[in-house]
Amino acid sequence: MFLDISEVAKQSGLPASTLRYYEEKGLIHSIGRRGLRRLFERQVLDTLDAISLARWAGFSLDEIRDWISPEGEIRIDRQRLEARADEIENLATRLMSLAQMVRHTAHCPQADHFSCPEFQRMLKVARRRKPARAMPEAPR
Amino acid sequence: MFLDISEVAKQSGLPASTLRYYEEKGLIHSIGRRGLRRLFERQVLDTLDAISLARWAGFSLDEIRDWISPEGEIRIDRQRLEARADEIENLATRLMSLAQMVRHTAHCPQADHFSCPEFQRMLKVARRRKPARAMPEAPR
DNA sequence: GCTTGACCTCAAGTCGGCTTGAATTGGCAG
DNA sequence: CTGCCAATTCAAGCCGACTTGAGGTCAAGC
Repeated sequence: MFLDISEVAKQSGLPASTLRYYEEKGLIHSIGRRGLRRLFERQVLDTLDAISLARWAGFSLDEIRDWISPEGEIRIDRQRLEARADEIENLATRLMSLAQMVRHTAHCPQADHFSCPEFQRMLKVARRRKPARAMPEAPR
Repeated sequence: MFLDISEVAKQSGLPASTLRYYEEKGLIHSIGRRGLRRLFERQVLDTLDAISLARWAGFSLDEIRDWISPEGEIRIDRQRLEARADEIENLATRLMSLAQMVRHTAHCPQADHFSCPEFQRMLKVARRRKPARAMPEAPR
């Protein structure tokens, strides 16, 4: 009926330490204990999936917590979602041109990058742009 | 002729503490001192711009350092650049679809996200995707 | 009833990229 | 010569999301 932490770990793919951490942060809730051991409702797997999704979309654990009721229901603020969709799209667009620029730099025949006008334009753009937010799995 | 640190800070837009940190890490080099004060060649401003650009593109300071000769010249590994361009493009593509999905979730008429088949698909995708790498300025 | 070993707690550590703070130095104006 | 003030050094702190390690507990199997 209920799942213990190792079962949840196995099925969710998250290490037990992360599950404990999430519980401590108030993102998930165990329904009780068998001895020392936490017991979780099966529903927690859905919650965990939703958390992974939201993390993927770049939301912080603190933000996500606000969407989860004590009963484990998720009620996401739709306005925030839409705003975030805009942000992501925006970022994606800028990344596309960044990729173009990086690719150009890789192929540019000039021996010195600084003598390439394209590179100069990039420098201007990069000025005052700060890398900032954790973003999804960039393959390295 | 030479610039002291406050001048470099002003012209580059980076705080002096960052410049000292960059020097400590071997990304930039001061050409000498006037008393205690570091003196930089004007060229360092170019180097700093290039660093900002590379940071924007998601490279770490350690990676960037390897591209900078002790003389402050930048010789970027073109293969790595190209590889990185692929990665960025890849990420951008995935972010685009993520934005779509997030937007759908925002508008989805189902009261409960979990009963939306689209949302279910998303959950599957998000599984085992980890947010990982610091990425450029997502506007918050 | 005893051992086993998975789970527990709590504190501390990790990583990257900086920032902050206390105590010190030293060129320059008066 | 004195005092000012900005720049210096060095160690420590910060952020988020976890992980790690030491030492403790207890249900279950023999």
